Amino acid sequence: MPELPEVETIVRELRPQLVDRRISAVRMSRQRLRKQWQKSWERQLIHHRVAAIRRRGKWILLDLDPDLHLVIHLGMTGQLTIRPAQELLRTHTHLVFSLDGGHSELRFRDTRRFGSATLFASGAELERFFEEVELGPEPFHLNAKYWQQRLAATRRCLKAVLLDQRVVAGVGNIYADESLFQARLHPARLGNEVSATEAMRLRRALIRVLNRAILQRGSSIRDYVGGSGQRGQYQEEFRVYQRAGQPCPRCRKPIACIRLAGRATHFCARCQPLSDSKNVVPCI
DNA sequence: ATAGGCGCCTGCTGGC
DNA sequence: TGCCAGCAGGCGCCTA
Repeated sequence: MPELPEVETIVRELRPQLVDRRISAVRMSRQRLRKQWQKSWERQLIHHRVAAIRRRGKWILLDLDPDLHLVIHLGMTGQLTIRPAQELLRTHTHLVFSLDGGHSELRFRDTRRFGSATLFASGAELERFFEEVELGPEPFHLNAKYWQQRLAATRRCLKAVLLDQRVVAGVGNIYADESLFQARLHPARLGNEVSATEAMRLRRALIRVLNRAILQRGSSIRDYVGGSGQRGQYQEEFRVYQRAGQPCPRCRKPIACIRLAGRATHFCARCQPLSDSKNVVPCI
């Protein structure tokens, strides 16, 4: 499931292969993605040069000359890779962008089709889109005051706040759990009941975990591969995620798994204490 | 404001 | 071995 570190890895790996190249053809599958791909976008893209590829939260942005913006979200199972044109198309490949010589292709593959690809005809349209979805700041640019205020202003639990893309962009289930463990904060703690010190601890942990995961080129649980089709390594460093019942790496108490904010949530009940007892539904 | 539920979607897993 | 329910979860939408 691509979250910020996976998307960042893909963007970094695609950049040298994609920038300065022109799209010479576009093909699509019959199956629709989360947002319907418009046939007219294909004509708009052809002959245009990729000026830059960047990431915003979990979104991948391809900026094309003069002012076209292809915005891709990988959902749960999306893959974006450059492959030689002669390589057989794998099942669930939904979009294929031929690159200038026609020898290679940018391919968007998504088994479960929770992903999307959209074209914006100007930078203004692109900006409007991010305003509409109210995408929050990048974790690395989380202003201390902003972060404290967002936490203080909500009675939602920390897990739910971390997953909210409007508060902070790019965090998904894996890195929410890993950051809360690193910060020694129980995922069910309420935003407005967290001290300023604890809020800063969480911010620091989040940044540390994300940076480490980027260094390891993301986590490959099943589908995820980087822009060159290579798997990530961070799953080897999971402290709590998907480790229910296994000993806590810090205190040896078995890792717990509960359902929170509609998600499986992993933590150590000893290292991440919850002062007041709460009704939490065990899972597994 | 916030929680919870559903639907989208496929592949894998566990129980029988 | 086969079948099927249940689960995984990002996101948008709806209702309470």
